[in-house]
Amino acid sequence: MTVIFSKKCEYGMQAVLYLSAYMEKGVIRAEDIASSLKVPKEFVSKILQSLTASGIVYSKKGKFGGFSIAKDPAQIRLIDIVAAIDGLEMFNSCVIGFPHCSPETPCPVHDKWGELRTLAYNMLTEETLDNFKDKTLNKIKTI
Amino acid sequence: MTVIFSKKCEYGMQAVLYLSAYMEKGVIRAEDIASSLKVPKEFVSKILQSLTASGIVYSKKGKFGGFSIAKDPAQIRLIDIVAAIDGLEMFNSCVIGFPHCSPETPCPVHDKWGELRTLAYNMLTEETLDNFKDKTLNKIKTI
DNA sequence: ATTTATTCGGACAAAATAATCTGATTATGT
DNA sequence: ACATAATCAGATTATTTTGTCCGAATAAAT
Repeated sequence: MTVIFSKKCEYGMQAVLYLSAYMEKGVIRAEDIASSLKVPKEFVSKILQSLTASGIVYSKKGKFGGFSIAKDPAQIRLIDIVAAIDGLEMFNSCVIGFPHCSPETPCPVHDKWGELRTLAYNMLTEETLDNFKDKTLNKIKTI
Repeated sequence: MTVIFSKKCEYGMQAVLYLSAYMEKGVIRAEDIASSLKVPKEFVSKILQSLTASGIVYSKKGKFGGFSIAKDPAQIRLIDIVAAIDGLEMFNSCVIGFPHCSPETPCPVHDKWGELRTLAYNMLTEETLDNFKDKTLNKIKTI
């Protein structure tokens, strides 16, 4: 069962939180990120490649290459990572799968779910990566 | 992208809402449910079979058989359907996939997400099928 | 230049989820 | 008894998601 984000998106978030927590280290190898987070190396590497294309992550090729955060963590919102990987469709489509669910033709749970979805969207939009450095460092120790 | 529930669970919810809205019709054929909801017949039939095993749905076999709600819609909460199909794990596991995420070893977004998850859980627990009859009937017309 | 160590890109494989098919069983009406 | 029409159960297929592999390009150090 997916909680809400795809695995790609989960790993992507983890990796980006990791990179922003270790910004001062410069570029970090995919292998190190993967082993710290205990996620599949090739997979997280692929995800970081796509985040590089999105401009969220910077990559340096060749020996002593690796990945780092591409801009100030205070400028990167959680929603940006979701948008880059899973897209924002989940904030528009019906939670129980009814077609063309809208204020005009709402599904039975449209209003109740709509409130929660808005809260989730707002949270992801308000929170930027710099808010999580300490918490990320603490969590990584326990993995 | 899954919004939050699996397709199975989405179709299951739709079908159960449908059955509770048309309670007075007695048993309804899988084929009629599927064509009204525009979902795959065999698939929704399978889902209704499993909900029958869970005691949420009643089934009558043979000619003039079909499915109906097994008990008073006021006694069936949305969370019961989620629990029967997808399970409740999503309300316990980390939203960004970190292992053993708990109050002692929280992931970076543990608190923020936890609040939202509790709101969602409470909503699904408070709402029972009888609350949705009119809304379901209206929505079905538009499909 | 050559060696080494990395990202990158594409193809491939495995697993999970979604959907279909087929046949057996059950119940109803004639 | 028989024909009909439905659920039910299991096997199978299709699609999507997740994960792996390999070779090319890149960059640093010797």
